[in-house]
Amino acid sequence: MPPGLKDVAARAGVSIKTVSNVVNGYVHVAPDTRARVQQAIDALGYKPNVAARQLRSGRSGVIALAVPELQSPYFAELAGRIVHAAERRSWTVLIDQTDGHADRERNLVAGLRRHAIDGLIFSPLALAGEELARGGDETPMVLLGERVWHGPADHVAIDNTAAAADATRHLCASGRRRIAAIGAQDSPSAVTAHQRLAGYRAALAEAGLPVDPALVAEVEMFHRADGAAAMARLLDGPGPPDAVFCFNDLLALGAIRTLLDRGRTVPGDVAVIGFDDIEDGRFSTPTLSTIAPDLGRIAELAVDLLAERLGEGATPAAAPRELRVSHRLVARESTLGR
Amino acid sequence: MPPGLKDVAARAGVSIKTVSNVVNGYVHVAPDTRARVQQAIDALGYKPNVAARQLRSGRSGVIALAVPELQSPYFAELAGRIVHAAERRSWTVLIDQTDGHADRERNLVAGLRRHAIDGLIFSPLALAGEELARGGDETPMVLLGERVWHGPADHVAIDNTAAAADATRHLCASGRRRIAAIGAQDSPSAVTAHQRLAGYRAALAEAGLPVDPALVAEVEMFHRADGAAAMARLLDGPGPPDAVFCFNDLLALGAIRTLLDRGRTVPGDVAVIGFDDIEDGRFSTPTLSTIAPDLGRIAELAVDLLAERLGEGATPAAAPRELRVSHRLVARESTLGR
DNA sequence: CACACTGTTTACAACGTTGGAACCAACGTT
DNA sequence: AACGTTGGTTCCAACGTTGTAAACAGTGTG
Repeated sequence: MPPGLKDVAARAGVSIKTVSNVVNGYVHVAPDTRARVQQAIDALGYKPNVAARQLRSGRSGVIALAVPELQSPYFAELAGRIVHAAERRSWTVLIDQTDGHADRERNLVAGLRRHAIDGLIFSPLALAGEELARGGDETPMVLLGERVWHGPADHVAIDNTAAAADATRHLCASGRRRIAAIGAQDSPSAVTAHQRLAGYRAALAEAGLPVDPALVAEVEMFHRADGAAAMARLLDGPGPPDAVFCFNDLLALGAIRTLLDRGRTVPGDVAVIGFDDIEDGRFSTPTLSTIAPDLGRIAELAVDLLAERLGEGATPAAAPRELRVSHRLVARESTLGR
Repeated sequence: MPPGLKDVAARAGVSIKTVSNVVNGYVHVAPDTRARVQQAIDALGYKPNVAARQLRSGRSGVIALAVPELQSPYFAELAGRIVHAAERRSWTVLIDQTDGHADRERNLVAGLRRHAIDGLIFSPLALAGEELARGGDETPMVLLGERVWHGPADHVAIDNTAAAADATRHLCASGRRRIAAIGAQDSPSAVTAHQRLAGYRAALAEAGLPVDPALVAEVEMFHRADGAAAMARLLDGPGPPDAVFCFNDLLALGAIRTLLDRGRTVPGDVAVIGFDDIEDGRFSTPTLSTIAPDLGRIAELAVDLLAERLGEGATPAAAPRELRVSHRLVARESTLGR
């Protein structure tokens, strides 16, 4: 049985509340009392009971991060950054994997979590628009990634469409004419895919290139295997591409694998660019050109937004904020060659 | 203000305890009472307050997973699996990143966590041996990865030394004579590195090959960049290798990158094998031969062990168990070629 | 010397839940 | 008719903490 305030109080010969005051750094405690209490604390190895504290104060010091899957390097890196950012505020992060299942995401948004959390950082995959509106639950939420509808939650993201256009433009600039896209998705809730596709189309139009539907490959998920399969379909199709914009790096790595398997050179025969700037792309062969969102900034901002909503003089019902984070194009071997 | 048992009780016209009984599935509740209570619960959208529940019962339903870094695909995959395994027991997972810092790991072991958790799954990096002994804290802990000293904690791991020997043997079997190792580490607490090195040496001895110290490259960390740098040093050294056993896949991917950069072919000039079987290796060029630990099993066992310690009739002070998980060699292009 | 003030400490009541004992009714057994 | 048994329900007391209000001492002011 771990010691409580009571035990410390008994040992130091003071009241429970005085010990509580010392623990919480209350100012009006006589120096010698404080010392005596501190000594007792150290001697007993007292540690505050979080459950009781939370029950009393309503705060748990825990925020949840909900992502589709930790297995994807992008989300793993994101999670790592967020854990670090949260650490600076001495918050702990609870991880929820939705696996991209709509019902799981719905539960999350409805506040059907099993655990008491002070806030939620949520990167939705299956849900979009109105479905993200919150029910009774009013724990602060920060949305990551794309969102069209302006609901009652803060939101941090890069300009997806612009970034996709940048990537496509980069391919155009190297003189490619038949530029394919891998990563389109049919579902209306696949907002990310839609936006990146829109950027791709915009850039093509801008360069005076036709948008050939045969060059747009759909995928089920954003994994390497999907990229590999999609690339195979493109190569087998009529008039194969001389460049591909993949909607994320995993798709791109899969696509490159297929290209090399089939004896094509990258970027000689086909240039490839991805999206996310995961570490793999910096060491793959060839190294992968990509769009690098400012992940660190995204993590910081997300945590900051939560902090604001949770802060002392916070206006809990303040209008939701929309924060843009910068991105940059990183050109590597898969488009430039050696 | 969210509704509590009190509100539900009032609405259903029963006592608080009866509601509690319904919520907890207590058997002796009259069917119609149960129905009435359930109705009130649904109507009010009652959700139990975890803090209060934990305060009373001592259980939080949260387990912590402490890993060096989520950014490493191996740990990310592991984390994902553990989250899933925990889900089946309706536990939530709290993630702690130690960054491999010894003091952080010490805090963790000492139970200086800020949050109430029922158990801890810990994959230590900086700490080994006696340092992992627990202080006053008696929350159950399961250790992942290597451990030499038999302390008071359960432990799940593959046979590192045997696996390393398997990998090295695979290289020997293809007729390589100058087999290098990348991933050695000086620190006495780098148990994983020591064990894999031991396996490497054993396999060489078995094959009648000399152990050339010039072929053993040390690294700071197990990241791609370290692998790339180490490979460069090996190539610049006297008598470069014709095969490399890298102590994890990231090192291997970095090493391959350097080899290809320098115009060497893989596996033509140099065969490469890694360790972990991360997804990257299945799509890299060339695809990466590796040792595949049974990750899913590791995650399951770790969670099962915790569950046992937490279970009803558990013998909390039972002797720590040592569980071995199987591994297999996965030969791909980086050793076999096309 | 009464007074207000500052600084320091304490008593008490919550927070929402659950374990245990106690209670009540209905039933079957002597 | 008195008694135990069982199912169903309620009452009470915790769990460890903190906010509020109040008590207490000491100091300087009128």
